[in-house]
Amino acid sequence: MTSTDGSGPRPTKQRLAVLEALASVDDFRSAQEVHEILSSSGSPVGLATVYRTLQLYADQGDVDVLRREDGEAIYRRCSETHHHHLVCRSCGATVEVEGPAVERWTTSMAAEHGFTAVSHTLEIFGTCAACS
Amino acid sequence: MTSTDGSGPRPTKQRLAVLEALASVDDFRSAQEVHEILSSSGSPVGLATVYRTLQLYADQGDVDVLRREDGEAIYRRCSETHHHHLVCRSCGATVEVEGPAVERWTTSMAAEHGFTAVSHTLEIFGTCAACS
DNA sequence: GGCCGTTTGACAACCATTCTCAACTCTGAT
DNA sequence: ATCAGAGTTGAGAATGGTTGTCAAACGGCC
Repeated sequence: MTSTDGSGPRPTKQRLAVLEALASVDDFRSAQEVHEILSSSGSPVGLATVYRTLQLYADQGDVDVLRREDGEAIYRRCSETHHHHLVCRSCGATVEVEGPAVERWTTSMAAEHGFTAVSHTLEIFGTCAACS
Repeated sequence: MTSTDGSGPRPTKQRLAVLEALASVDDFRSAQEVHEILSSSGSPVGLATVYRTLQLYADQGDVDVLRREDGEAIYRRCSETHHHHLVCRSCGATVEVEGPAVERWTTSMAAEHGFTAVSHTLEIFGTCAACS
């Protein structure tokens, strides 16, 4: 796994390009979309590499992953603290929100039922002020 | 289509079989799993039909749909009141939980940012006591 | 019984994602 | 600089869930 051996993953050209592409938009994008962005911006990166890179950074917590309603995975570069998203159904605008109370609630709820290794997903969808 | 024309979908043998299969387990099951349950219980139903049926009832709100972490859609016959799920990653055991505080939090958070027509998803995944 | 719209099921098509593997690229040591 | 070896890449194939196709089967209804 090469997890904590000091060397860590190499910041290659391709990986930086993927991060940069994600940074250049501030919405959630699918791997396919990131791949297109890269192709049309003159620094094409193989699709498999895009997937690997997104997964890599997602595992490290450097990008957030969530699922569209049709199941496609979408990625976004986010702040490091744990948070959730308020997403506009119409234009895709995203607001990061924090809810310590929610974190506490999920944790205690899980503990109460004997669950361990707990993770949770919480997303809020709606229509933003500009779109309504 | 055929939404409110009085006739509605026909309660065919296959559709009832799908609902029954879902009722016979009280976990979330994927379409593929439902298909297997039906096959091995002596009332085989085509895979495409299982998908269509689950979608049909999901649209009607008779079954809940959510996504596993790998994106696969899973279905369950649920109580009608709004609630969330605590799901075991390993065996699929499910606990329905309610959290009025969470409902209030999401609502106020959305309002604060001018979002309307709000919905939300909240699922907790973990390893249950029996599986850990 | 026969007509007609609905439903079914076997199979192909789709599409996101992962796998394979040979070629390539860093990094560190000689 | 050169070499070796581990890490990384990319093209294409393989995988697997899901949806589309379409002819055959079914269920009411006259």
